Amino acid sequence: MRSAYWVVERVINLNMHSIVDVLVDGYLNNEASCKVLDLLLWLYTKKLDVERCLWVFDKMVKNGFLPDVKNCNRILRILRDKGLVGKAREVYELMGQFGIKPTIVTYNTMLDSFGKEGNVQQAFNLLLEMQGNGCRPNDVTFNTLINGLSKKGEFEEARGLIANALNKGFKVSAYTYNSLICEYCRRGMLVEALGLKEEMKMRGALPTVLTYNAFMHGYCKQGRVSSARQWIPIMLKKNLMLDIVSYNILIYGYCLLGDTREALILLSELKKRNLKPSAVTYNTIMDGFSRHGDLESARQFKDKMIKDGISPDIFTYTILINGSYRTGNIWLAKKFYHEILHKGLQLDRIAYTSCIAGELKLGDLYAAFKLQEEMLAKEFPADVITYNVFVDGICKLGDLEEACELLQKMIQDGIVPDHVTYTSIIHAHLEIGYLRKARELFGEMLSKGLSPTVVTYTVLIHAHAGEGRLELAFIYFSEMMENGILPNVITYNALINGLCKFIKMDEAYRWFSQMQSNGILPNKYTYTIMINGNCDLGNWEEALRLYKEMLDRGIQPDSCTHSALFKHLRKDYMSFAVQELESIILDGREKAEAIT
DNA sequence: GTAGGGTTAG
Repeated sequence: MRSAYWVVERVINLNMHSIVDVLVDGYLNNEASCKVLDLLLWLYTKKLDVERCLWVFDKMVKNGFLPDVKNCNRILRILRDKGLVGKAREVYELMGQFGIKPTIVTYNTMLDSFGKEGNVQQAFNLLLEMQGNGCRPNDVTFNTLINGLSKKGEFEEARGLIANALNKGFKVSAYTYNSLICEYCRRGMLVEALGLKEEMKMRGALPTVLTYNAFMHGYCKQGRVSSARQWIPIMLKKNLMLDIVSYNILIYGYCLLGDTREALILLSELKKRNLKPSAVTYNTIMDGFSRHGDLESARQFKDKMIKDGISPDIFTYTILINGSYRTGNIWLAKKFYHEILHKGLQLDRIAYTSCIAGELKLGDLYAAFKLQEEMLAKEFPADVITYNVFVDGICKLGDLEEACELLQKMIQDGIVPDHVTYTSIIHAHLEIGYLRKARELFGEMLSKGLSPTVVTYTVLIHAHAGEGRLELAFIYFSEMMENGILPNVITYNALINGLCKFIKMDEAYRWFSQMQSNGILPNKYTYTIMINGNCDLGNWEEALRLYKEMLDRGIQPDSCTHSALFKHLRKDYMSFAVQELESIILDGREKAEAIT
């Protein structure tokens, strides 16, 4: 058989794929043909050549040759990994039709496919079918189902299955817990994740690098890289080494905070440890640069990536296109778009949506619709996000009527508007002063069972406070708290803005300190609002005190801050004011220098 | 297991 393997491998390498037809036509005796065909199939699965796998599989079953179930399982695994669940289902059905008896591996692979697709119901149906066929679930079956449930956020059910598995005497492992911990961390539910880690320990399941990466990811997402790093010594103590994913996660954490310098330090550190940066590493850093206004460094990083032997992928280009639109450089965005096509890369759903959002931001509705047609032609029908991009884009272009029509079309297309859709529409109504209508829409949103987020509440608070409807703004604020949604700095700014505008300075100061006792630091917007309010009242001293305070806290003022400070000054005071500011700034710098 | 698309403030 070894020599047969060698021969078939040569045949494939010589591109003599038509050997399949020869074999199927029965030139050899059936048993020999079948063996060789199986060998071919195996080699195609090793090459991850889905097309040819399916082609041989199909030829075989339709000509009375039954492929080895192990090869069928290999095909199912490839289809699962490529997300081709529909094809996997077809193969599975053909297996049944032609009498290839599924093994536990077949079932587990299919269950995993369904779970990855988010179709837990179908997974459970298959579980019943499997048991009906006398195949008993094993620990992998349990872990797979737990994985599927976790992905959907059905945590209670997932935990129930763990209990179930334990009851049945199965051993639980990191595979059982990692998926749940990952999902908890991804959703910011760190307390739950930590609790599960304790349970894991209690049951004797050892955490893996993946477990720790999940935690680091959870902390990084919340902007807490230092907390994330505290896991490193714990890992090392257990003889677990940081892998490239760990580094990518930490790099991502620093990039989120805008600290690309620290991200680059990690990049050189991982290289020193003989880890190879991946496309993810480069893309993450590029996105960090781009989001913090340094598109030029992002572009240079793309060249660096190529020099280091990694080809830019669709992520890379999406990041660069987003950055180009962000800086209003439509020409550059187009250049990257054409580069994608030129390199033979395919735009995916996200790349298209980015382009559409960019065109809308620049006001080119026509270009946006054209891209959507192109998307449709490539069999990416609009999803809820595409619609949201259009709805919000059209709102921002000032055509609320058209946006509402689009909302109707969306529903007709069978896409259910979500909290973002409603927040955009509500925001648009608020912007033009239709507060009542906005409140109605908010009610409609609630009645559809959609959960408002901090953004929804913040736009409502902002508009109501800004129009002097402070009592309503406070109602929204407390409603939000009651629903367990935490206000952020923008929410507080919206409230403080209304209070300042309607000269309730005492209350504004109360909220200003309350936000800080709740652990939310004022930013340059907060200070600008407060400075503006004081300047309007002629409290020049207080405005300057605030200005100094923000500098002391390392918060950079911008032109809005300055125009708020200057707005009531007559021209002849201007030069005095500039002097005064300069002395503050100089004073601040000296302090900073004294520290460093 | 890690990276890219949608909603908020002066």
